[in-house]
Amino acid sequence: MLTDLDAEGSRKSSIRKKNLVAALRAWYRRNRRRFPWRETADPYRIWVSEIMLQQTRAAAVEPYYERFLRRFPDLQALARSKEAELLECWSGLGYYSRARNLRRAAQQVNGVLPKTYEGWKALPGVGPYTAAAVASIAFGEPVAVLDGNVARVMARLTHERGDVRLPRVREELRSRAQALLDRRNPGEFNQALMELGATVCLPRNPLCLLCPISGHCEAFRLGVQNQLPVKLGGRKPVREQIAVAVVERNRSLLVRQRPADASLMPGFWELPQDIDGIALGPLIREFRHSITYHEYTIRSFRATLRGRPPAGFQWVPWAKLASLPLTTITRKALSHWAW
DNA sequence: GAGTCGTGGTC
DNA sequence: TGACCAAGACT
Repeated sequence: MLTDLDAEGSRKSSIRKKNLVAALRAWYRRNRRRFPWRETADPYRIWVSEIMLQQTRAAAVEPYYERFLRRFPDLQALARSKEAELLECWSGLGYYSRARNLRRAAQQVNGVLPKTYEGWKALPGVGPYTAAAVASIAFGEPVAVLDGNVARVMARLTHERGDVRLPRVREELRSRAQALLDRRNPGEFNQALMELGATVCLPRNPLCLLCPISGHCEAFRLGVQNQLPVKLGGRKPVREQIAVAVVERNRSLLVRQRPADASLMPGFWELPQDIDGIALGPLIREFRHSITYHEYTIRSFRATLRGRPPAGFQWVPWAKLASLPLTTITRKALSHWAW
């Protein structure tokens, strides 16, 4: 008796899953946005796109992706690259350890990219999300991804009230996505769920009337879609003041390269900040720049140098600056400079 | 587990 | 406008 009930419940649940998957797939095929990384089956290109897309919007990635692939069209080109050349290409995209890990991985694989989740997961810069994304999209491995989009969709779909920042809750959501996964089209299923999160199941004011699976959504049924997902704990921003010096001599500017072991933007070039021996002149302008939870107010000054450049600093001609990886603060400071 | 890493879009 | 947050990973 109990067995019959279980079997009956299981059968209905299976039908519901098929309906959901079919509706999601049909919606995705009709409504997906066109991106260059969706027009290729090349694992190298898919890998590069997934690294760039980490914590970065697709619209921001697109121009970088095209430029990156022109400069490093295949695994060999990337493995041969100079780190400075790579950083210059990545400059402005953020999270620069991604670029260094990408290059390290390219050198480490010895010409052959992995084909499985476990293989990908072993590479530097490739965590659970990226390993699942590449393995499913490029190789058809039936493994569900869990990114911010999928976490939000699954939390609403299953009315999950736990804090989605907690690893335990995230693993539960990933497990539910895995149970739902279309094993015949895992890559497409994963992308469909992410696309739904990115364009319909929005963080605030989700467009439930346009959602192909709202009929399966517990949060929608209960009318609590705006209360989910639960995210606790936020940092309060820290405000800081920075003065940068624009020291010009013979059509060159005084800059330094940040140390290779700096935790923040190693290898990037920047203007001097509060250095002995540099006399600040008139204020050029003031602007703001945020790095994670730091909110900087930056004042740029015309300045003059007494004697030789301080340790680490050198004169670089304007014409050469453009081909160096500059910190964004430096780019912003110089963007209003008379070149 | 908590902190850290960039930048730009969105409301 | 300020808070949120995006196809996360690493320490």
